[in-house]
Amino acid sequence: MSGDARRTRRPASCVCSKRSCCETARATSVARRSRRAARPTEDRSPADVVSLYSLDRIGDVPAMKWTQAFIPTLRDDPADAEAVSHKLLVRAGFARQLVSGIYSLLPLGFRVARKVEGIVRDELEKIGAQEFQLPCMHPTEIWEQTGRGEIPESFRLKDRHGADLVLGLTHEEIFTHLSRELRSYKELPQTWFQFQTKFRDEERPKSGLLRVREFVMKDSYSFDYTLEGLDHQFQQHFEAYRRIFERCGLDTVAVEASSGAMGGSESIEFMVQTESGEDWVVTCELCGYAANIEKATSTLAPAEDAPGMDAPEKFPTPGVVTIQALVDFEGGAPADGQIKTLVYVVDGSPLLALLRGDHDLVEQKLIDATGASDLRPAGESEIQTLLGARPGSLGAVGLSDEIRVLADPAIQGRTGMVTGANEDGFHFRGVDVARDVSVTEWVDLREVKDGESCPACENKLTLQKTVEVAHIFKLGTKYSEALGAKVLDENGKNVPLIMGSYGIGIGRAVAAIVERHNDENGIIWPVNVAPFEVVVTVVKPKEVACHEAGERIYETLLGAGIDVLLDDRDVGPGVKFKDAELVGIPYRITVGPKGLADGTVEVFRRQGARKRDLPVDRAAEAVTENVLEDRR
RNA sequence: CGGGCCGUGGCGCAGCUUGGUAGCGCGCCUGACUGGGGGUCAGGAGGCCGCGAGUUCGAAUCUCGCCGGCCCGACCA
Repeated sequence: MSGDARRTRRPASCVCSKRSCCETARATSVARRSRRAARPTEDRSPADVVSLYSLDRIGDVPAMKWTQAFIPTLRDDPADAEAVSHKLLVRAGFARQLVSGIYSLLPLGFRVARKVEGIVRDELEKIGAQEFQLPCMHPTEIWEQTGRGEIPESFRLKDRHGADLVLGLTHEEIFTHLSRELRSYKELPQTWFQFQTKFRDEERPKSGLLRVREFVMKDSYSFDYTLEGLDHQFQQHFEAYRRIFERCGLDTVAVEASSGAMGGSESIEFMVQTESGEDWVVTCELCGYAANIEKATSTLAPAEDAPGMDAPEKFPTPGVVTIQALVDFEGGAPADGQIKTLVYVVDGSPLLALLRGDHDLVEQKLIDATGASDLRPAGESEIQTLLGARPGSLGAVGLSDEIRVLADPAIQGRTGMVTGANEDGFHFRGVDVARDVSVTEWVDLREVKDGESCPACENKLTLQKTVEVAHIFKLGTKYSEALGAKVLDENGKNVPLIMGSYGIGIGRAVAAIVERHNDENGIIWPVNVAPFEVVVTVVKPKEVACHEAGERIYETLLGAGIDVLLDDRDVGPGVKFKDAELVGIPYRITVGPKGLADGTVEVFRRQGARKRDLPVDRAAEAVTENVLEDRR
C-alpha cells in the first residue's frame, strides 16, 4: 500500500528540528509493520512472512515497485502542451517543465535518457572514441578567439572577481583547447566525446523537449592531419549514427545541410519526420536524394517567356505592390514572368537578391553564398535611399555596378520579364535579364516546393516536416587555427589539426522517439530504450495468492536481468492498465485471480496490443525470451 | 522582437460581462465495499484567485504597471 510505504520512507538525513518527527515516524512504521506481518493468514510459511515483511523495507529493495516509485501520471493533457511528445512525456510522468524551455527529467525520463546514452556510448566506443567530461562554464575569451564571442543565444555570467564566463553552447573551443597537447601526427587520429549539458538561450523554446534552452548533447570531435583522415572519421560517425538511431527505433533521413555558423565544408543532418518538427526536408523516394530545404534544389519545368522588346518599357501600375497584384493587374504578368527584388543588408552593405516572382528566398542560402555573419532584410528607409522607391516597385534594371546583385538561376536568360522600375507606382515590362540586368553572381537562392522534380533523377520531390536529432560537420581547420592547435607531420612541419564535430541531442532524440512511437493510449517504447521492459501487474494485490505469484514472476525477471516494474498498487485494474499503457512499457504480465484459478497469467504486448495466456510458471521465461529477442 | 491567447487547491477548468461568504471534475487523505480496463459509498485535508499599485465601504471580478506561460510569425549552431 502506497500510504504505508511512503510513511516508512523517512530520509536518513531528515534534518527537521522537531525531535518528534523522525521518532514518531519510526514508531508508526514499526506499528504498521507488525500489523502487516500479523495480517497474513495462518497457512503461510515463515518464508512468506519474511517476503511480505520485506515489502515495507526500502533500503534493500530496488525501487522497482510502483508503490515506491515516483511516477506522477496525469489524467489530462497538460494545458500548455501542443506537441504529442510534450503531452505524453508530461502526462506519463517522464518530465516536468521548470520555466520556459527548461525541463526536469523524472526517474522514468532519466532511465530512458540513460538507455539512449548507453547505445550512443556503445557505438562511439566501437569506432574508437574516448569519453571526456568538460566544463559547462567557459571563459569568454576563448569564445572570442574563435570569433564566436557575440552569439546572442549565449548565457553569460560573471564570477565574483568580475571575470566573464559563458555557459557552453557547444564544446568546439574547449576540446580544441585540449587538442593543443597533441604534438605529433603519430598520435592521430583522435576521437573525443562527452555527454554534457549545453545552454542556448533560444528566442523561442517550443514543443516541450523538442526545442529547449538547456539540454544534454553527446558531442564528439575528431582530430587528424589529413583531409582523408577527416573523411574517414566523418564516415565512421555517419555509420555509427545510423546504427545508433536504428537501435533507438528512430527512422532518420540523412540530409545535406547548411553548416551555418559552425563553419566547415560539409555537413549532414539526421532528421526524424514529425508534425511537431520545424525543419523542412526534401526527399526523393526514387534515387534517395535528400536535403534540408536550406540547401535543397530541384529541376524546374521551363517557364514561358513573354515576347521580347528592344528595351524595357516603363508602365504605370498604381497601387500595385505585390507579385499577386501584378498578376491580377491589367497588362501585368504571370508570377513566373516577374522578377522579385529583395533588398538585404549583409554585414553592413546592401545587397539585392533576385528571384522569379513565384519563388521564395531561403535566407540561409544567401548567408551561405555571402559568408555573412550578419544578414537582415533592409528597412524601408534604407531601401528608399538605395533605390529611390518603396518595396513593391523595386527592380535591378539599369542599376550601377556598385550594388551587389545575387540572382537565382531560374531567371537566367529569361526575356520579356516584368519587374519594378524603382519609381513608386511604375514597373518595367520586356526586361531581358541578360541584356538589362547586371548580375554580380548567380547562386541558387530559391526554396524548393513540394512536387518539383528531383535534381538527380527528375522524379517528384516530397517535402516533409522533421526534427533534427543529430548533425555532423567537417570543420576543417577553423577552430584549430584560431586556437593554435597544431602537430608536426612526417616532414617535421607544423600543420593545423583538421577537425570534425558530431552532435546528438539526447533529450530531443527521446522526444523524437515518443513522437514516432505512440497511440491514443500513450507511449509505445521500443524495448531498447524503454524505462522498464516489463511491468508485472497484480490485479488483486491484497489477495495473498495474487501477490505472491506476482512477486515470484517479478523476481524471476529481475534475476534474468530484465528491467521490470512490479505494479503492486492497491487500485483498480483499469487504473493500472491505463497507466502501464500511458507509460509505454513494452510487455505487461497481468497476474490476477481469474487467471490463477486455472494456473495462467496474461501476457500483453503494448505494440499491437496482442494478448495471450501462459501458465504461471512459464510466463517469466517466455517474456524474458521475447525481451531478449527485441533487444538489439 | 512583432501579433494573439492565458495565469483561480497537485492536474483540468468554471466564476470576471453586471464588484458582495471561492466553486466543479479528477487527484490526494481516512474507512468500508469492490477487484481483468481510469469502480462505489461515507467522511476529510488543501487556495497571498501570478505580483504590485489604484478605484471602491468592499476587488478573483474594474483600471494601470510588472512578471510568468503557450501559440503564430521573425529567428535558430
